Amino acid sequence: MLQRFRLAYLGDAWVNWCPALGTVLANDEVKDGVSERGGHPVERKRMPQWSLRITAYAQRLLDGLDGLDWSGSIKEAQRNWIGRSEGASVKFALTPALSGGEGEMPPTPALSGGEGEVPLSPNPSPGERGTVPGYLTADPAIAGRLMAHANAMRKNPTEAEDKLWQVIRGASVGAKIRRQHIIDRYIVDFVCLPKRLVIEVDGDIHDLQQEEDALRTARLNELGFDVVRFTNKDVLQDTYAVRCKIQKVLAERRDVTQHVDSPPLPRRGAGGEGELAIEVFTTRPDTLFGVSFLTLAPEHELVAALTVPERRAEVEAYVATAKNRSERERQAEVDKVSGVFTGSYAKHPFTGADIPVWVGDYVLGGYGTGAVMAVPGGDQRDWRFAKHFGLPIIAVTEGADIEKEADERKDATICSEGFLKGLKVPDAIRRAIQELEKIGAGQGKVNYRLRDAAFGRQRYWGEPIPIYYKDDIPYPLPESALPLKLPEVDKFLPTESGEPPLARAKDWHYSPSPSEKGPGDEGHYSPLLGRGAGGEDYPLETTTMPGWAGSSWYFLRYMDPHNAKRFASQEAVDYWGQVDLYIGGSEHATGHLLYFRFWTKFLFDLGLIPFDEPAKKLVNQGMIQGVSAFTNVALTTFSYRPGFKPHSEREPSVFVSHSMLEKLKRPAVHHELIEAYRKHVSLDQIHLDGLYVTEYVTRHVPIGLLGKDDALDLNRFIDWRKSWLEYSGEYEFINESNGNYLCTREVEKMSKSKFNVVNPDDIIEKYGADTLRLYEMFLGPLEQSKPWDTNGIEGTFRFLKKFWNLYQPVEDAAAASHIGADPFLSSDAPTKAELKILHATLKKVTEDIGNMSFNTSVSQFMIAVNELSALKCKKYAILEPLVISLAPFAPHIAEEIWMQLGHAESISTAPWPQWEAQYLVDDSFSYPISFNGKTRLQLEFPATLGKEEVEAAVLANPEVQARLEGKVPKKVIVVPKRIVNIVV
RNA sequence: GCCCGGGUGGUGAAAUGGUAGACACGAGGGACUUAAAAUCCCUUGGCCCGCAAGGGCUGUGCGGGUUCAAGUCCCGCCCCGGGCACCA
Repeated sequence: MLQRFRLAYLGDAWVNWCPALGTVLANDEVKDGVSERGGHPVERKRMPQWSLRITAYAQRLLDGLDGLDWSGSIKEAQRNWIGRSEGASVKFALTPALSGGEGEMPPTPALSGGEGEVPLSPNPSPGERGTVPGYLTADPAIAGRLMAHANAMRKNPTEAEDKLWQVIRGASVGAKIRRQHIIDRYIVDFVCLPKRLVIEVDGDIHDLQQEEDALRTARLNELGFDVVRFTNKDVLQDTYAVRCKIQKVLAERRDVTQHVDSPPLPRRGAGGEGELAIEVFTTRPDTLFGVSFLTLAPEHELVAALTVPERRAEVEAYVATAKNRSERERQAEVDKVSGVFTGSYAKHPFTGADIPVWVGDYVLGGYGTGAVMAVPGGDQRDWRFAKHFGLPIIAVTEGADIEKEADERKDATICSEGFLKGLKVPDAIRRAIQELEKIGAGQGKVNYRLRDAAFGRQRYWGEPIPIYYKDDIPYPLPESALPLKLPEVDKFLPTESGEPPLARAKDWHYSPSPSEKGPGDEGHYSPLLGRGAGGEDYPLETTTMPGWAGSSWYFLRYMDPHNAKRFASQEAVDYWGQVDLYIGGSEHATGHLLYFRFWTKFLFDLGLIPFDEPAKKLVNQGMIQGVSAFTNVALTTFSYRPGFKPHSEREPSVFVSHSMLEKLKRPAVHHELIEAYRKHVSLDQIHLDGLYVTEYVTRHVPIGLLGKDDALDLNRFIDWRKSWLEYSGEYEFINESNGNYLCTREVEKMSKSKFNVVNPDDIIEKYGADTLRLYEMFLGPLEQSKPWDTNGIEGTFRFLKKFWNLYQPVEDAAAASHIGADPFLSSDAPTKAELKILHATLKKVTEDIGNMSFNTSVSQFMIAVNELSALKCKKYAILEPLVISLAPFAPHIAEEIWMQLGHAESISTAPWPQWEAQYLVDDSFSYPISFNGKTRLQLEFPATLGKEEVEAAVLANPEVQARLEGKVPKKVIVVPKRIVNIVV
């Protein structure tokens, strides 16, 4: 299904490969260039990977955000991640190398019209240029005419052409395919230029012109192309099989652009232009006349082809270093400019000037086209590169000081020579795109940072991917062979040769029965029954799906979990619809929560669900963090002592207590250190005056090993060190003056790997689950992260006890009239004050639940309980609704009380009590009286008093008069039932 | 560098532009108790005056502004947390 919609494909992807673990790691499993677990080195490696084309949904994922009631930070993170930028793609035609000698700088390109070797009008026609940029394999003589024709054909493909195009477009078959491409004087249906393969889909008409076709094939062969032909029928019947054949043929062919010395395409036409072009993406096509060089990413496919022989060694060395450098190194050296000239030049699409082509690692292979047009006058990175290598810097905007820095203002006026001169940036961008499109050298383009999502994992625990391989070509299992279940394996580990764990399974094969040959046919899969009767037996995919495969749609499955026919019935998805409220951590902002939306959109497109966003509202709960503890192991100058042989001498691990850390780092005689060493190393080996700590290695310690006052329990620590870390070298502790060893503490994410997990079981054991639940709510706003700290838990525990006591007998209340089964509550009519407390609480709690402000609800309950206790209220009419409102906060105790009140049904079925405004009105209001905004006294007035009456009453008050000292107030502001402010 | 959040007592925090610190923890004092636990009462932002009742000043990261009135709104900074980042 996914493949039919071109949503899943087997392509090459850069992965974090960890040779020691034999697995591919996710980005967040790699820390500082080594695996998070075990600290093994990780390298970037290109591997065939199943990928999902989430990029096809980039725009919709972006647009969809506007209609979602999700937290701003998540939306923003997703916008950043998708990274939409608008601009243009521009093609720079390649010219044959104009290389000078080794190390020589390229000549300054002449960029202003008139000075160049070829005087050009600002908008040359293809005829005038003598070539057609971008369609470089065409015979220029008739290129113009053919191009119009090719465009028309592209817009109006035959059914077969269109079907095939949909499954081979882009680089989905392993290399870039173009359609209706002009080669020489022919328009071929499809071509893969780097692999020199032409793909033709012949309609019925071809039967009548076989002679013509033979000529055409011969000419293409002469130019270095091979031709594969399919008929309309082939394609229409089984597009997928055709695609697989193409993929296979391509896989066997050499990529001519990968080798400098492979025969170049035969060049035709005047001007000697090359057949290829460098395509760049730019958000600033308005700066086109400021281009002074192009920069390719080191991994760009044309680097090798463009390198002139004299520079080959230099370029290859540079590319090799750049590739081997880890991400981390590359980021650490952001300030360092590096690059190398290829020796080749490209043609400026408008001026025709020669633009030198460089390689630089400031250009990223994975973004855009992996190549940039460098405008040092308008882009700071280009500027630094140009400065560093002495390349020309052309001012592109008025008022720019290009000696100092690039001018990146987007409200400037263009000043570089050419038709954009004098235009404001936004206008110039539009104009530049228009002109590029006119000459076919580019077009407006939207680029996304979002990459396709790797969908294979070298793990056991994941859904197996229902794909089998026949002659190394992947085919989907027929639906009858589904579901595919995980096989049994002896160990959940990669094989010795580094294959994923599923490769350990015996009979991990697909065996169709004899009548079931070929993809798409019905067949049944029986890995455990052995081969099918046909004796054929195809290996199954061994990678498994990532966690987000399941997490993207389980909410749908939950709607109808036992449905054997579909993920969920139409009725179920129609009934349940979107998730109303999703509460989740912000750490999933750009992973799960994006895939989750993507998956939903795809299912919507298939017409399987009636909504294209999974969750209407999303709130991030804050993370409860842990307070980690670390030991600090000293690395001292001892280790660096001349002649010291590590391991041959027993250097102890010296654990240094927290407050001693700084002291021991100063070069001085540290008796503590010397003592620690003396026991293990003979003294004369230590240079007494030079023993100090050069740095500390920090290691997490289970917080359970900390005792009172955070002192580390040394015996348990040593045991733990032996059993858990399997390490039992010599050790010494340098303690505080009171003999305690103190750890360094730090707030971090709570995580098993950090040994800072607090188990709620202990809390529940001591206080009960309701207390824990209530305390977590009471801690503060839901969205806020904070370290787990049980200091305040007594407060919620006391509250629950008081709440419980409300429903228990008081000694002198035995005579009260009773109601229901509860022996302690009275049926007396509640007082005004009691009703006010109840309804104020119901109001606050009802509103707070809507706002998810649970901490303030808990406060309100505490106030209610305090006040009702003070009133000794035992009235059923008050306490019954109150316990219902507490039920969502403390369900166990509420249920218990509910039963005690004589109810048979659960409290969760009781209707939510409604608050009534009538009980909340006050008869009087105590006005704060302020002078010039400063509150001085309180005066109580009936609530019915109007503005003027309050003002008169306030001014008549003797205390107010005394404060006025006879002065007449300038102004008196009365806000009814709020405040009175007297301006003097 | 860019984009989001934040910054209020010893602590967690509350506050439609309208009495800053509700509620709770902790701390101090007291009651009950042989004692402990539990429970209850009082005090608790800082500084100052007063024997006291009480009163004054000051105070929500810093500096300005708007307003009768600013933790809250506006402008400019500083700091902390998170996200993105040689993204063309």
